Amino acid sequence: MTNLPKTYTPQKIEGKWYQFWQKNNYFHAEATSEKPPYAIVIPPPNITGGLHIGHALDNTLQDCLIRWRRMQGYNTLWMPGTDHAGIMTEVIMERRLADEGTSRIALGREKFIERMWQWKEETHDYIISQLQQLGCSCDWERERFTYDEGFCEAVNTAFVQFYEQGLIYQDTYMANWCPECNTVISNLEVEPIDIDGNFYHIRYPVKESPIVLEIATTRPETMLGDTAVAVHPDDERYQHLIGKKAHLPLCDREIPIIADAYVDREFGTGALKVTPAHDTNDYEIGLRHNLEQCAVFTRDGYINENAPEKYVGLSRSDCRKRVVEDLQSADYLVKIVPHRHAVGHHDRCGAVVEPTISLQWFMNVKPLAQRAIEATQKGEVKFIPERETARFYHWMENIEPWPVARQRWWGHRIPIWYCNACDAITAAMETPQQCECGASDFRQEEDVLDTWFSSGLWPFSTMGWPAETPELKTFYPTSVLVSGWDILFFWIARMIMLGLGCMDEVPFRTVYLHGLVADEKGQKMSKSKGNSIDPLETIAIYGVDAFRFALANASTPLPYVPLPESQIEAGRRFANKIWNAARFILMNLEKHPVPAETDTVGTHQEILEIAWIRSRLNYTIETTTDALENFRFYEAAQVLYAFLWHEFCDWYLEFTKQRIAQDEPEALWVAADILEQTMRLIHPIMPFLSEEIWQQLPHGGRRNEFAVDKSSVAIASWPEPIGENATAEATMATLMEVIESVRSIRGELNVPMGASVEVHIQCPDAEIRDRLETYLAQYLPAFTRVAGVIIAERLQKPPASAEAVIGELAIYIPLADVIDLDAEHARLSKRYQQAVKDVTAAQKTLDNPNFIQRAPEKVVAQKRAQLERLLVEQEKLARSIGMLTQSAEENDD
RNA sequence: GGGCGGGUAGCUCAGGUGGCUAGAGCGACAGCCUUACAAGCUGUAGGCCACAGGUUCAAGUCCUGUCCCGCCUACCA
Repeated sequence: MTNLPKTYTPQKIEGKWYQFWQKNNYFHAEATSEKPPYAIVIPPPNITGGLHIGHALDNTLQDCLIRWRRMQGYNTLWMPGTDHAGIMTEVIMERRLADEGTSRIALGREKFIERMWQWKEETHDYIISQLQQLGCSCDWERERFTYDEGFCEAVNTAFVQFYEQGLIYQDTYMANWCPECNTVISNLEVEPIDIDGNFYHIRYPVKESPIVLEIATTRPETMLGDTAVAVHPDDERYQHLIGKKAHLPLCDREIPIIADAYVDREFGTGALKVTPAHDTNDYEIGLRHNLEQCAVFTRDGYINENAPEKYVGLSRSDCRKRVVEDLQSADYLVKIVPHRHAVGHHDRCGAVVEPTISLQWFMNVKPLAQRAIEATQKGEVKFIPERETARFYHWMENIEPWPVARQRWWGHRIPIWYCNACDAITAAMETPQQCECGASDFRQEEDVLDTWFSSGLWPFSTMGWPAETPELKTFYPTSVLVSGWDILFFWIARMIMLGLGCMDEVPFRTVYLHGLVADEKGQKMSKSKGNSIDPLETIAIYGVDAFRFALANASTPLPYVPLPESQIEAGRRFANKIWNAARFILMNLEKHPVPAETDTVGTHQEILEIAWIRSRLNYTIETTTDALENFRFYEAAQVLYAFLWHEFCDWYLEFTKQRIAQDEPEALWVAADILEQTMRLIHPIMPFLSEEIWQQLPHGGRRNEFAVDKSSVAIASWPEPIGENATAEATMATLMEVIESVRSIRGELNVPMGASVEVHIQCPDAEIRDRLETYLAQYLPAFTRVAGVIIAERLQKPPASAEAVIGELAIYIPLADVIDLDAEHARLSKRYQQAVKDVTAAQKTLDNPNFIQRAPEKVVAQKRAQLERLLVEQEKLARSIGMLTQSAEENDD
């Protein structure tokens, strides 16, 4: 007896098959091969912790593509790895150190980095095991880390190259500064959050004049660093004040009143306080007017000595309170008006970002952005969904210099060397030997590079760049990049630019951007919101395949894809359904084994259900392939679900039961064949279950034309279309309709199971009758629990019978004792009303001469046939209702 | 302020280039332990496809406008 348990228990098989695949090296890609290449580089997960639901989706979809292409015969490379995630990792580590009562500074750079490496090992191992539990068929021999030795070389090479090209330069400029992390960050890392703040209206007295200027600000504490007041040059209210000086309250300083067109006359009071050291726009104004830059904050966000003594040492928020109090008591404060406005926060630590002037390393990405735009316009890169292309262009066209340095420790130290004697700057892979000035004493730049700089090299650095490797030759540019749309700018755009800069070629041909996983309320799942699903927990409960199926099924092209628990539950039920279908087939195969040398492929086409299920399988093969080709994973999932459950299980296997009972096991052998092919189709989505079943299905006992390799479904060939059979599909559709009508009557009229009833079928069309006769006689009793079937060209409707109409077919079920005439009347009336509605609609279309004239012939013919059928049905129903009413009246008599 | 996406059954969503009687899953209701599966089987109910115009023989689908919801982006202090 087959030792298959009644319910599917995924935990028992998942580990086993992953080990099997790895042992057989199925996931390894050869650097050179005759097969066409297909490559994906994984978006390397940050080593900041475990994988979340978004990773599960991202990697499931990648694995679907990779497994599918592998079966199609491509030399598939899925390049795995992890990312050192500079600031993020440091933020988390610093919190941890704080819990231990120590800090980054206390440890010192070297010790701190040591701790980071330790932690990296732990989280790395956890992440890899998660990916493996998810079933990811990565080429693990090639795994990389964005901070490993090879990467350091790649990063240094790229940096030096861009420096020499003049694209990377040092400059003093205002950039976003995180006072919490003590580093500069790029504007992408600034998250604007709406805050309920205030407008503080403050009086600035004009020197040697009775006039008092009123300015409005949301950040009163910055007034300590004001170096001007600006008005619009054409503003009549203030024109006469331009060139005069204003008294800066609380500071005992005088600042000039200047004219600058930036000022919006309509906004606030039309007078703007200017703080060039702490506001990006003020900084620009300051440059235009040669204003002093008076910084009043320290790098970590406290008031410094440039402010009046009483404020020194206060935090920014404390200082705001003090300033407002002091303004009020000195009668400088006019009013406070509530004002909601966006405040920039660091996306990694949440601190309020402070625009700060500092000496920084920048990369001028404009030229590369231009090349990226051109490459995209030429079709060298394609974005899916297409709407993302517009977002890409918009960002690329408005790109600004990229501050690439970070004042942190965990990351690639910038390969810049300062001469200790003359301060000359050298960019080099290693410490230079000698400076131009003759000295040989150097110090390396303290700053590290933005993590995105190194991950921007990912698609080629993982393949050995800067060396010219066979891997690069074979796999670059890679085939597709799969990622969430939220990192289009952070990462994908940078990869394209750096790929062009270093490889002179885009890094991938297609970018597939999936949605972000949301809960049932449409909210993005995230740990901080507490609505996220832990992949491992979910897998433990439902099994990987159910989870993967749910993810594939959820991945519609929407920007946020909901993943309610019920969908994962549905995945589990589906897995169980497949399991039991296999169980049924395998159990019966023991009694009816496939004889050696038996060919089940393409045979027995004369049997209706066999021809039909093959035709449906053909449709499934074509649709699944097309869906995967176009990144419509949800469609692949749905079509496989519908085929397996509603066509294969609900119908075909039920027919098979009858065949087996009649000792005709051929249908069973075909079932095994259909299931074998379907397991191949579903393998990219449900790798473990499909392998478990595929392994048990017969391949050796008969000729199998499709499976080139019989050792694993993971390397079996992808099914090819096997041809459709429209006649079989049409005949089967009618057969199904008859069966469903009889079932419906039984259900609606509450005919008890025990009641023995007969079915009389009138079928005037000889050809249809001929095609259906045997099958109806054979299957109707078993499918609908009726005692007997009569089929004739013409027959009388038996008295007190229920009726259904399918085109020309009439189905009568005599129910002399059990029929509820009122119920039957209601049932028929409802169908009649529907028929009238449909007839009217069809009639209206056909009455339109323009329709006949202009619509394609095929559509007109279809409409005519439809109307004809509907008219027959309508007429039959009308007659039956009439008869019913008549007999009811007779009963009354 | 600009731009994008969405509004279809109680809920979550499908419905590429207009053309079957608008579908699925979940949920609801009714009946079934039918020898693979109760994580199952059978049946039923439920939709002015947001609204208003327009194009067309034909609109859930294309165009215009309006109203909601979400997101991305922007220097209005």
